[in-house]
Amino acid sequence: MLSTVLDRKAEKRFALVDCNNFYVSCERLFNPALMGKPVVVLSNNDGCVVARSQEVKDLGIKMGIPVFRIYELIKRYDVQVYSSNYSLYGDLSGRVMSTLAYFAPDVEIYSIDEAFIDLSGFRYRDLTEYGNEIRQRVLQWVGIPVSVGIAPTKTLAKLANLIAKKSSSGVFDLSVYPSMDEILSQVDVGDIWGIGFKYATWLRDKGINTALQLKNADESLIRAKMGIVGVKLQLELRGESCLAMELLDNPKKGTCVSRSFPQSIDTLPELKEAIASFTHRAAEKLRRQKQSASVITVFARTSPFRDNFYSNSATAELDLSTNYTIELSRVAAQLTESIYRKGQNFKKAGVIMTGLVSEKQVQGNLFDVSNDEEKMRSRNLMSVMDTINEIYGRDTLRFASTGVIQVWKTKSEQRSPKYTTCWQDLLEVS
DNA sequence: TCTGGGGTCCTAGGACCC
DNA sequence: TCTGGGGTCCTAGGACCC
Repeated sequence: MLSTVLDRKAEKRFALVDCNNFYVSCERLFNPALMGKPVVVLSNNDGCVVARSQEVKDLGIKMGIPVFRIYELIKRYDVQVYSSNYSLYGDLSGRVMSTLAYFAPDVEIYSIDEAFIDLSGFRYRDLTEYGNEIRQRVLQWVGIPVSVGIAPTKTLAKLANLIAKKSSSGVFDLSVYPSMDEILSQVDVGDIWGIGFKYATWLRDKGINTALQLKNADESLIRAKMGIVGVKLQLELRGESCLAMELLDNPKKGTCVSRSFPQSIDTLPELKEAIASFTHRAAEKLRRQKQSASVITVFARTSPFRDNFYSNSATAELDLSTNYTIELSRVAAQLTESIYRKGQNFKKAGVIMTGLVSEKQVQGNLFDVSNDEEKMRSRNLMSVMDTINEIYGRDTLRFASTGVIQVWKTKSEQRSPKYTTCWQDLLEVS
């Protein structure tokens, strides 16, 4: 009896497949000369380091550091610098994910470069071997190196992946390792999935420095500070699976488009232009997701790294939810006027759509005066715009309100070609 | 003097993730 | 001089209701 209970507890097996230095690996795939060289990929506006090759990690360059702080190192070690090329990364991500689908029916795409695979049904196989197959197949079919961590819970699989990354084989199955506690005692508490800077600081303050110490820590202490999330985390560390696979593509609860400006903006027309453009992008996203928004928030702020930080936002509720660009833009323009302050140097702004409902469920409003024919015409206009922009490239067709000057436009000076998603950028072999 | 109690809903803010 | 963007979940506390 007891053994069957234990059996059931040990039933689950999760693999976390994580692409190694994903953005850097994407750049290297189309430019093999980058192999073995230090490479970084930068965030929007070429602001911060968001991906690093191993050589760069070895130089001690941290994730998220502003690039201007490491110019010296870049020069000295001839670090290759790239702007983000999201269309390339997104396309390659899709190829990795579809390759993973060959290995198990249940794959949860967790982020652009990570997926959980439910291997519970395969647990009597040698999963280390299976992990190796996964690794080799992705490398062969897509050209991206991945690491595979395997364990009885998602949290432990994340942890196993950290170890896999450091190992030469790139695969680590924690569930067959003789002493899990020994491993946990070597993992810093801040490296656990779900423990960020704030919690890590607090935990260390309480003398909890390792994953093993967190696993064995007083539950009421953890609950008081971290709530139910902390309790589940402890259980997961103990091998009891609390976080299930999320397989349904849940509809989004909010959609946000925001940008930092390369130079700050201080006039109302410029701010309106920027926000108009973000609103257009957000409306496009909503239509792609087949959703409509009923609440719209506009925000703008100055640089948090300067004195006299100023930040403001305004929200409006729509009578009738919509994903029609012109309606959303009209509201966004009014909101922008209400948050603008003369004399402020705005460095970032954005628009957030919430109260999202499925396009089909949009409730009619008694006071809605537009007739069906009008609605049909708006819908057709949007769908024509979306199609043209999809075929001929973003912003082929756009509204005049998004501006002609576009001083706010994102900087991206080191972008590699869109090798896989744009005909003009196809790699040429001669 | 002494001023209910419990439920629900909503929102803002705080934490986290990649 | 130069510091990303887009999400999720949970909780506490206030409003409101009977």
